[in-house]
Amino acid sequence: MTERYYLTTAISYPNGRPHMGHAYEAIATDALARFHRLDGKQVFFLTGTDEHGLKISQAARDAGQEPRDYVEGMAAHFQDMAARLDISHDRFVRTTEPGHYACAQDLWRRMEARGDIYLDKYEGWYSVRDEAYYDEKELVTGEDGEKLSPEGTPVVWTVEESYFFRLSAYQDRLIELFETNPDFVQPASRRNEMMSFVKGGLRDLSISRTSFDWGVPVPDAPKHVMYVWLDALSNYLSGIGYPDASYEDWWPCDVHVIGKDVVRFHAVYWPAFLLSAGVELPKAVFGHGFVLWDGKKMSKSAGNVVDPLGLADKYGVDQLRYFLLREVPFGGDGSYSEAAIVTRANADLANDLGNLAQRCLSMIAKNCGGVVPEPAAPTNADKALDMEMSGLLSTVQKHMAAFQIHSALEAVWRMVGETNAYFAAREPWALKTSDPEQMGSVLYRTADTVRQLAILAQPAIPNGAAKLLDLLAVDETDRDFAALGKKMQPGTELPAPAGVFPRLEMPEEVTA
RNA sequence: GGCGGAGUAGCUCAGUCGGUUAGAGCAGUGGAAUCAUAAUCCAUGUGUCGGGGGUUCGAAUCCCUCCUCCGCUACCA
Repeated sequence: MTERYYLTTAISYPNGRPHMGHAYEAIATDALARFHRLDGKQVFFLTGTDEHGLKISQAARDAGQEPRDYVEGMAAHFQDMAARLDISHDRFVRTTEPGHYACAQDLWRRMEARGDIYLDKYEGWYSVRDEAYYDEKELVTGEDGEKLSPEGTPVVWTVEESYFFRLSAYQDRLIELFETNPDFVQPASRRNEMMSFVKGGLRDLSISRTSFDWGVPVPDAPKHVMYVWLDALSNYLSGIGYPDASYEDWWPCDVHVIGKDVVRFHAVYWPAFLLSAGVELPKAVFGHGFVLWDGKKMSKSAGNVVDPLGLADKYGVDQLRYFLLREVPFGGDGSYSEAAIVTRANADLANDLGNLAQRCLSMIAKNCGGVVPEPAAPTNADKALDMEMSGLLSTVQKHMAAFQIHSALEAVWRMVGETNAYFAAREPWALKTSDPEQMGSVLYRTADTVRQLAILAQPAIPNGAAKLLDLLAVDETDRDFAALGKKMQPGTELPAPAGVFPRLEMPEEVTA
């Protein structure tokens, strides 16, 4: 049976348009999903939107809409983003789906049956105007010494009935989880943080609200809606059919790819919920970093909010994807700018890979009648090229298994460089007159190496890689990793060569 | 405050269970080549490896200390 691989992004909170953070997470997870498909696994890639909660109902109210109508429009923006960035998800789950309600409520009942849910009082500083609780240390003092919310609105000490989850009972099991399965939370720095957080002691968690009603109703307690995280996290199960037993086709999840800001919810609360509900735990949680615009956080006030789709339109989807995946070490923070995207895309895509394909293919077109030439007996240089190329897959697999997407791409592009060096050293343009047979052989070997490089580059640059494979007349069914060793057939007719990665213009210097 | 991480070439970073002349990419400089998207190839770095002290035959790599930056420190997602 084919090995299965289930991976997810976090679901997006659609109280605004998609931003670069959403795009980055989707692209990175997509690269992983595509990699595993090409590597022969059956993959299920889930993404979606988290459509409940106070902020959504507020945003809807501001927009003069009902929450349900509001999220309808907002979810469409996220689906559109996924489509335009070539995200290959298998399903887009929305927490407002009836099936999701059934899932979250089933989990709740199981946790309740375990004896982990009890009714108590939630106390805190509540702002009626904001419809939100604030922590003591978040409060500011007004002119008359009264306590105010960070928004400057009055707060009152409020006691609200709430259901609680016995998170405290799971402290030991979580520590054991982190110890016996050190890869559960990645990167390691995040695991250490979670370990120290859990070791610091866990308090029970309030998991229902009565202060707003835009959420999943608590079973048999109509005044209560579920705490947003219990609702949101259960998408990973509802997205694959839970509570229907078919969910076991994919569960347990291989990895939840998430932002570093939500690691705690995924690495502590989620496993605790699942342990309580008696559902298997996911295998890993990976917290990626943030991408910063020119090293700064984006904010509307600073006027530096960048629309990822605008960048994709301007520079190309592959270019944007490649830049983010190659330039940002996965798991760490990174920064981006238009100049950096252009520099990276030109150097690696246009100059190195694109031009390599072009110089080789145009020689074949002009000197070999547009037909794949015949390889001669390998020279030492040919053998060296083959040797390096044949070792590349395992290097890429090793990096991808460790979520080192940037390292995998670095390795592929090192080979692109080797191939350019090979081409230059063998000088097929000189062989044209001195030894036409050898010229054909060099062109054949270069073309076949480009074929393999394009196959390996597909997770990052699906469009450009596909175009390269088209130019090499590679059959649609011969584009996965299993086909890497399937050499090109001499005599195959090739289409007319065409540039795949255009050279990008450096943007005009904009003085801020 | 507590715990943890980081500070290496102009830029982005790799490298530390101590050991030959500290590396890569980009940028710069020189050369070659001219098949190709003015792309490619080759050569080229007098870097206080954050400051100071210590251990050692020997430290970017270990210990102490100081400076700077960052992350986590629970119920907004």
